Amino acid sequence: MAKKKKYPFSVDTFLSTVDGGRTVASFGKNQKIYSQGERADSVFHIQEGRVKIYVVSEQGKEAVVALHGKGDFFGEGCLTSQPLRLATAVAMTECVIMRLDKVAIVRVLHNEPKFSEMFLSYILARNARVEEDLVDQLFNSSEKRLARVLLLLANFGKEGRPEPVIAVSQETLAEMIGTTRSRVSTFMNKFRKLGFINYNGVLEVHNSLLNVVLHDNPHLRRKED
Amino acid sequence: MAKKKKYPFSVDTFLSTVDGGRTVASFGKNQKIYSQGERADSVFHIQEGRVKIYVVSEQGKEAVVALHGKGDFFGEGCLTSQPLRLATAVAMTECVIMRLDKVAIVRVLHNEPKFSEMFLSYILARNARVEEDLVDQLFNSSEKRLARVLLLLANFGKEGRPEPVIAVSQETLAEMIGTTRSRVSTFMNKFRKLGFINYNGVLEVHNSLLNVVLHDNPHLRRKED
DNA sequence: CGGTCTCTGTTCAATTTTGAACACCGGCGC
DNA sequence: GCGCCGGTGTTCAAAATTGAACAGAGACCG
Repeated sequence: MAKKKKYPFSVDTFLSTVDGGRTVASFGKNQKIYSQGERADSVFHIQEGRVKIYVVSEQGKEAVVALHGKGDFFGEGCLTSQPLRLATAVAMTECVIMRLDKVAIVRVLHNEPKFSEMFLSYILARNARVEEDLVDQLFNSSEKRLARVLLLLANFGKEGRPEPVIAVSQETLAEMIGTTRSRVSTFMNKFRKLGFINYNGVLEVHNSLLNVVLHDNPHLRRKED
Repeated sequence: MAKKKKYPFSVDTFLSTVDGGRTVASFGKNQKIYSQGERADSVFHIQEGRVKIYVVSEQGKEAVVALHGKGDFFGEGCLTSQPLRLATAVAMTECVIMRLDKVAIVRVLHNEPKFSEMFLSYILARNARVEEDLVDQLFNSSEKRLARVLLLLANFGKEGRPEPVIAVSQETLAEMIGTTRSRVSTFMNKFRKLGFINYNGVLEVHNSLLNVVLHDNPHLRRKED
């Protein structure tokens, strides 16, 4: 719902013609792309793979702010006057990622109104998504929040051909919705027993899981059956 | 920290020269500017006053997504392909607000690279702020979250001369941090007893309240003294 | 003045959530 | 085979949070 990616083709076109300040690199699974606190002087664009953005608190707790996939930008916080990374970006899978120097992308934004329009669209869509996450957090119980991220994961990259559901550990899920792993484990099992999801190794999310998110379905609140 | 408002003067300049699709109106306290579900075809810019943005859930709960002040934009969600308002905007004080038709602001964004650059900056800053809110929600207890919003309210509009701290009801505070009013009341009194805030009618927030937000100050966890 | 309204302070039982612990895989390297 | 490790299922007491209720304070109105 959030990410429209109306012009992925054109974005690639523009980016591939930028000369100077542009590099493309591969990252292995779990490899860090940048870390919280480092100097922030570049924006990244995912060509292939999945990236997790997370923040570590002073107490050592982690919170996952976002997952990104093909066609997404990240690290754009440096375009404001923010000099340091506020989060850590790590590759969840093998990734191919383009890195754009801040000065380079600022130049493109300046010289290519078409690109700058697309970029603004992209950022506005991202904004809407983060606001949704915030509202979800303010409104819903952890059970509903888990149901929601599972549905979102299932629809991840829905635009192209339906990619397989990403493998995400319960630990990460817990960090995404702000709860504990034991809690995630319990709910996952509940959802499975109720036939809303399925997993032996690969995760399948059925649309019936929507029942958990929508309305306060009373018969779901019955203790295990 | 989030809102830099580097170019408020220039933004006003640009906006005031837009011809067509631009109107300025006043709103009384508690008057709605737009409502969740209405068609979204305009962006607003605050000339004077304060505005609250909130969402109502299916269960009738409310969540405050943001408070905005002089110089802020809101309603910019319509610039993506989102056709309906996802939230309600209401004037918290007497307000003077400029309304820009979607087509008008799209035209300005298109024709005035300088403005479009500022607008992008603004949106990026807003983005950072919402992400901070989300992380805060994922990490912290309601006590810390309350401390944080109080500090943010105190620094609201810090850029110009220090405006008085906005009067915000405990109910609204509760909706901002996702908890109950009774909880807010309890914490407010605790903070007052500890000398972190002060209020007889007007709210004063001392910087010492930072002690609540930073570190898990053990001696604060002693039950009331 | 009495009535109504909004906002606040306070209490408390019921419920949700945490955090830590322990056991159980299944893969991997050696 | 064996030990190790990351991910999972499960339990439970302690702690945080909810939600509803009641009372008081002050503002406003007729």
